[in-house]
Amino acid sequence: MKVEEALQILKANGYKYTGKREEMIRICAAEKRYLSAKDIMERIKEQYPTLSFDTVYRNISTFVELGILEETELDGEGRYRLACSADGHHHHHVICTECGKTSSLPGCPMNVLAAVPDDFQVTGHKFEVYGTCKECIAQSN
Amino acid sequence: MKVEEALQILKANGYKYTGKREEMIRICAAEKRYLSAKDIMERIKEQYPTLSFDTVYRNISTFVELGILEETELDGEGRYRLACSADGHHHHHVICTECGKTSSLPGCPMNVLAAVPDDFQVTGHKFEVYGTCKECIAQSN
DNA sequence: TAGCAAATCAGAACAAATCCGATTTAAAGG
DNA sequence: CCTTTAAATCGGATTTGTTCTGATTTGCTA
Repeated sequence: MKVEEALQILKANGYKYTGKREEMIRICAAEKRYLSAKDIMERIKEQYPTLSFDTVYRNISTFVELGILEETELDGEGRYRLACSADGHHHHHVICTECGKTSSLPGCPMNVLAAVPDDFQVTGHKFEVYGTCKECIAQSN
Repeated sequence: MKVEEALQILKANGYKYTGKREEMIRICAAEKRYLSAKDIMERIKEQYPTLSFDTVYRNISTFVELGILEETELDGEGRYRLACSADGHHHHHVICTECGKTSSLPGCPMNVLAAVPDDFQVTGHKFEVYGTCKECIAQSN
């Protein structure tokens, strides 16, 4: 997803344009990596030093609802990255548990799953492979 | 996994036997369901009304380390269930997001995954299907 | 450009989880 | 058995990530 596309989605859903929102999206767009709320805060403070964490958290959850950001959880804290599944076809990621860096995996296990027990009404799924990326391995030596 | 087996593992790893630990394991063994720390607390209070949450949390993480409990996360809080992958072959679950109830899925996506990008050293994976179980659907009508 | 709803601020409040020093207890050895 | 000791537990304070609240500011539209 591109920054412009994300802003488009916001507008289309009746949300106002603000520089802070754009900057948040830019920050996420800048890296193929899951960022924590804290990470985003730190980076945005260069440009908006007084920004409150309420704003960051509230915007993040708006973005997640609108499908602009994808969400996961590492070490008990929420992590976010610009949605990319929306772009082409649905897929999943390998995630570096050190730095949040991601890489795409082909396909989705739901496609090859023979059957889900029929006493469950399925609402979603999560498939994530965890590991350590080359950079983080190098760094720890 | 059976309660006795779990106690066995504790002993084998040099942990002491305590009634509280046994009761915690019994509580988890009683249901094919993910329980929160709070759930376990509530249930154990019938027998040990003074139990502190420190004890519950510390024992839970010991159990997770030893592979007695499996861990996941729902609504920002840790959920636990007696390990069953250890029993037979490795597998995954459908999880009811309302009540934590689980049902097994056949197979594991890692087996059919063509390739993981080689700049990642894989350390683990998670595959969970989320949904609402029959009972919870009925209850919400 | 006035008015309004949405967005933001600042800090209080919250909930899950962890830490701490003091006390109790399981279990191994005499 | 009794003693000893390290592990386990207690109770409460603390930390951390996140959400709420009420006042203020800011985009947008008419």
